[in-house]
Order: sequence, then C-alpha cells, then structure tokens
Amino acid sequence: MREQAPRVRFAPSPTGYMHVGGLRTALFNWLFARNQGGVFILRFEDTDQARVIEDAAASIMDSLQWLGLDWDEGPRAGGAHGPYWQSQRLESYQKHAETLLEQGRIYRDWTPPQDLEAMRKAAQKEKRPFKVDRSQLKTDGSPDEPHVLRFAIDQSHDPAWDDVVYGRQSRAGSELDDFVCLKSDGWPTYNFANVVDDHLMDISHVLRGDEFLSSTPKFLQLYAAFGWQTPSFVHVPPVHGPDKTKLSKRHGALGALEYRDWGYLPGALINFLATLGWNDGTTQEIFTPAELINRFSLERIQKSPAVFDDGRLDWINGHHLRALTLDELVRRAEGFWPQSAREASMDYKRQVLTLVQERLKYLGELPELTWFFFTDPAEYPEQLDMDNARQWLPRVLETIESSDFSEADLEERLRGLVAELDVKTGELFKVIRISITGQTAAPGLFETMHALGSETTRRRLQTVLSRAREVA
RNA sequence: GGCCCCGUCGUCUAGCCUGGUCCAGGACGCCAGAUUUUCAAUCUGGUAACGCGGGUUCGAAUCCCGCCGGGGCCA
Repeated sequence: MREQAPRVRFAPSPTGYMHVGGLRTALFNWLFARNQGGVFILRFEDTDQARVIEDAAASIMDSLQWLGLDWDEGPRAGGAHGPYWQSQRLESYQKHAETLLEQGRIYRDWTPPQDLEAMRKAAQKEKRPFKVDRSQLKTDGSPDEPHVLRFAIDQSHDPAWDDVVYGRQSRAGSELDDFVCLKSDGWPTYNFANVVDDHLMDISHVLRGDEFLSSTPKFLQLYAAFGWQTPSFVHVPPVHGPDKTKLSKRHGALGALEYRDWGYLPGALINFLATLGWNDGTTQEIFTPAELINRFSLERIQKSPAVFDDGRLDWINGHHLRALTLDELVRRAEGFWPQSAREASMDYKRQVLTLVQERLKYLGELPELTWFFFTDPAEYPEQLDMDNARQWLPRVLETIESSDFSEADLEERLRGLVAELDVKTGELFKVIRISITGQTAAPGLFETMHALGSETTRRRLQTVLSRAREVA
C-alpha cells in the first residue's frame, strides 16, 4: 500500500460511443480520485486498429466532459506520463517485451495461426478445455519470419490478490496459458499494453469492469516477471439490461450525449449511475455530485450486478429539475423549446417554465408540455363538450371582460360564474381549459390564462365558441 | 465445455463480516386515499423479497455444505 495520493485511470477503447455501463466505471474512478484527492487519468486503448472508430474518442471525451468528469492527465489535458494513446506508445511495448525476451520470460512463436485454430477446434471437438501447449508450438525459426511474442507462464506461481470489491482471489498457475504479448505486426495485445501502461503511469488502483477478473492472474504474472509492484485491483460488477445480461448497445443502451439531448441533467445522471451498485449506507437517494465525492468509498461498492432502470432515472432527474432555481432552469431549457417559442420574450418563457417545472421529467418534454403557450390550438380533444361550450363560453367571455387578468381576479370571477351557472367547477373549467390549451391536462387554469394574457385568451375562447355554433 | 463471479420486494438497495433488536427497513414502480379546476407535485396508507435443501445453534437473511438459477471470461 502506498501513502501517496491514488492515481486511477479510465481506459476505454475508442470503438464506439460510450454507453452508461462504461460511464459508470469512469464515474467510480473519478469519484474515488476526487474523494481521495488523487489523480484521474484518461487513456485510450486503441491498439485494436481494426475496431477503432474515427470519432469515438472525441465522443467519449465529450461525454465525460458533459458529465463533469474532468481528467487530470490524458488527451486534451496532457500530463507527464503521456502519450495517452496506446497507438503512440508502441516502442515502449516493444522495448519491454524485449526485456522479458532476454530474460526468457517471453519467447518467439512461429506457429501459423491456422495451426492454432486447428488445435482449438480439436479441443472443442473432444470437449476438453483449450489451452496453449508450449510443446506443440513452433518455437524455432528466424526472427525475420513473422511470429508473435508469447509470455511464458510460470506454472508453479499461483497468482493471488485481495480484490477491493471481491475479496481474496487466487488461481492456479497451471490453469493459465501462455498468452501473446506482441502480435506479428509488432502491435501489443490488450493484456500486455494494459499492464505496461498501468505501471509506467504509476497507477495505484486499477478500477475496471469485472470482466477482467478472470484475466487478472495473467496480469499478476506479468507484474511479477517485470519485478513491478502490483496496484490494488477494484473490479466492479456489471450494469445489466432488463434481461439481466450485461448492458450493451444491443439493449439500446444510450450514450451520455443522448441523455444530454433528451434533456437529462448531468448531475441527475451521475446521481443515478453512482447509486447503481454503490450506496452510502443511509437512506438518502438524492445526491449532488459534491455529496457523492464526499461520501464515496470503494468499500461500499456492490458485488452483484444492477439492472438499469430508466424509470428510476426519470424520477431522479425530475427531482434534480425541480431543485433548480428558475434562472438555472431557464439556462438549461435553452435549446429545448418548441420552434414556435422562437419569438417569445425571455420573460414570457420564464413564466412558462415556472408553470411546468414540477411537471418535467426531462427537458425534452418541453415542447409537448408548453406548445400552447406559443401557438393557438388547431384541434381539440373529443372531451370538449360542444353543447357546454356553446352555452357557457359567452358567459365566460362576459365574466372576464373587465378583469385585470391577475390570477386572483380571474379566480374570483370564474368561481363566481360557477355559482351563477350552478355547474360543477370541474365541468366548466374543463371547457375553458381545453378551449385555451387544446389539452385536457395543463398547468393551473388561472396561471395559464394569466400567462397567455387577455387578448390571446379571449381569441381562443371566441374561436371555440364559433366552432360550437357552427356544429349546432 | 473449463474456470471464475453473483443470488434480499418487479427494479435500486439496507441488513450479512461482529447470529437474536428483521414474522426483514428505505426508495422507484404500481394501487388506494388526502389535496384539488385537469395533469403534475406533495402527504398518508397499501402491495411485494431473504433461490432451494440440508446442517450448526436455544435461535440464521446472517455461519457451513450441497443443489439450482443467473452472469462473465476463455475459446
């Protein structure tokens, strides 16, 4: 155990957008680093050239930035341990492989890929586990001929470690097989590059998905071969889809930027992801990022997988939305307004936001919730009773004729009308509501009328009245 | 197929290490009620779980064993 501030890294492969599962791993790394006053490093593992996608890295960085997961070292940030792209560190891998080659811990293997494939198939056919058998490999040849560099597992060394999440882990050395470190084209495998970089970047805690649990023993042998100190390992359980398999793009798992575009708040998504597989032991459900940083601890990370439940995300997001000050909400809402709101004044939009704030689950709902504040309804739901409209709307227009259109005055007059007409409040208000909003559900009636103003309110009531008369 | 990991309400989880206070607590969802001009928000109540079987023990969600189920890695 080291005394210095921890150094952690998030090391995605830029092979596509990053969905919420990967994001949570990044979040745990970040929370831990910030909680401990440590260093959060971003490194791109782009050694699988065939799978690298051009804009993926940029999209991943944009996602992290949007969420506020700032990294201290990495692309765009720099740092003393760069470069932070594995594709730019090839020489280093070759040099380190060379070292182990000289020590006999790595050997050259000229076995043609098709031979290896045949062995694999044979094993499968005989239903026995496939394991690379050194004696069957072609280990002599000319260094000029294409070959791979393979790590020689020490079968007598049973790797063991104390996983921060999963506890004591160990594996028999005899179960491990010699793995490729450098491919014939000189590029490193994930297994090799990963270990070399974590060491060179002085990573103290390797916090990553639990799919690496089973390859960790191999890594441990590499560390030992190099004589390097091993970092702490913190494997985190996967995020599952509704079908209880690891969340993937096949589930339609969204990326952070899509949540951004739907109008989710970064703080809400962080709140949600942090509590997927971690909790602070209290019954608190809603956290600000600062609170999460304060309370985060590796000890309280779960062992079991957690299903991604978007209903819960909506609830959390609604909560964060309601907690926003009006100014903040106005700022966040920019870009989510319906087209028709373009000409509207800022004051008016503020007024509208006040009315819908407690109804919003995410900002993308803004158009459907507010369109009628900017556009006259063109059609009306069938719940609009035309007979009632024909009968009552003239009286409504009369009643509000001299109103100053303050909420209080509108309320007083309309409630008075209810008494006069001797109808149910809900019945009368329903006709008015539908007439001015085109909807059966809307913000409070007086607030809405007040916001729309006298002229618009009258015009809409008049329109419905005309229609009602036409029908009759 | 081999190896590894996991298993508390539909979902997120507390509790498990240090057995009794747990006929299992909180939250989302759902249902009902209150409020009420609709919707929402809010409040109140309800719904619902220790995978199964053994064992240890006066007593097990908690400890041990087996099984079953799910997931991951290798290929």
